[in-house]
Amino acid sequence: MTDTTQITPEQRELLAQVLDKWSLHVLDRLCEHPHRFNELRRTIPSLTQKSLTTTLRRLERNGMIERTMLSTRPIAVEYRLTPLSASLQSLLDALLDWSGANLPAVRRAREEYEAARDLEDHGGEGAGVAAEA
Amino acid sequence: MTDTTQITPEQRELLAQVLDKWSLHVLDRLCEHPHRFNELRRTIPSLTQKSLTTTLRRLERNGMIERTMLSTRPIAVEYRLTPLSASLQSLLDALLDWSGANLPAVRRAREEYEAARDLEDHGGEGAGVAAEA
DNA sequence: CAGAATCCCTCTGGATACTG
DNA sequence: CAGTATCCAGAGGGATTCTG
Repeated sequence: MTDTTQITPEQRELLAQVLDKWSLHVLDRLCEHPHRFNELRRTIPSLTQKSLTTTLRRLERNGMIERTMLSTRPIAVEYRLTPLSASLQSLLDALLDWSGANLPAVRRAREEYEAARDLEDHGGEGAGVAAEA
Repeated sequence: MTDTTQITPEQRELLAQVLDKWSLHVLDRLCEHPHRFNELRRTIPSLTQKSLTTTLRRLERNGMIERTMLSTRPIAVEYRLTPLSASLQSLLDALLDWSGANLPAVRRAREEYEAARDLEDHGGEGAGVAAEA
């Protein structure tokens, strides 16, 4: 049979972890330059400290970011991209571009969808104003 | 200041929905040719009927797939890509390629990570032999 | 065939408090 | 500063049953 692309569960898992809601955001920030923990927290509104920690750990585990502890007085920690994540950067940029460019189209699609659902729910049942032929 | 790319919550949401675990898989299948419901179900192991339904509805709502009901004897339903999702296809392919190509590197990174964690946990604390009893 | 509905349980994610 | 620990509500996902 030889399907062209057989996605393995491993690939699915990896992509899910790398492309997840916050991971994308974090990677996008780190593309610019290394960031510290609270720096990331501040630049990504509505990302809680807990979720940030989880996200960072997972990215680190997958070799997508590197964590460096500077043993200064109040401890400082820096997160930076790795070659692995750098190899993904252009893809991520493209994704962000795509999402930005197609948001209007998606918004329209959503309105149509809701409209269609409303018709089904209210429209069809009582023998009524069945509109266009 | 002038941040290069400011990700909006809306973009985050959209990408999260389109790039989610099963959505990716479904879109990848539909790239080849339109599929029927159970056809998708069969070709994607470990995807349950409920999750498939959810995924399909969400993709449809976002204008990424089109649902067509054929009023044949036992009802038939076909799902196909839309221009919107087609515009994303090359990106998705690239992502799958990337994940396939870099899985080995990621596996290595994970082993290193676990190894480092083991050292921290067992290695540093008790003076050497730290035998219980 | 293509789902909708139900039950049930896990796991995520927020809020809060504490620490080296 | 950079987290860990705890509690707790709520969404999500699996298994099962029912239907046009």
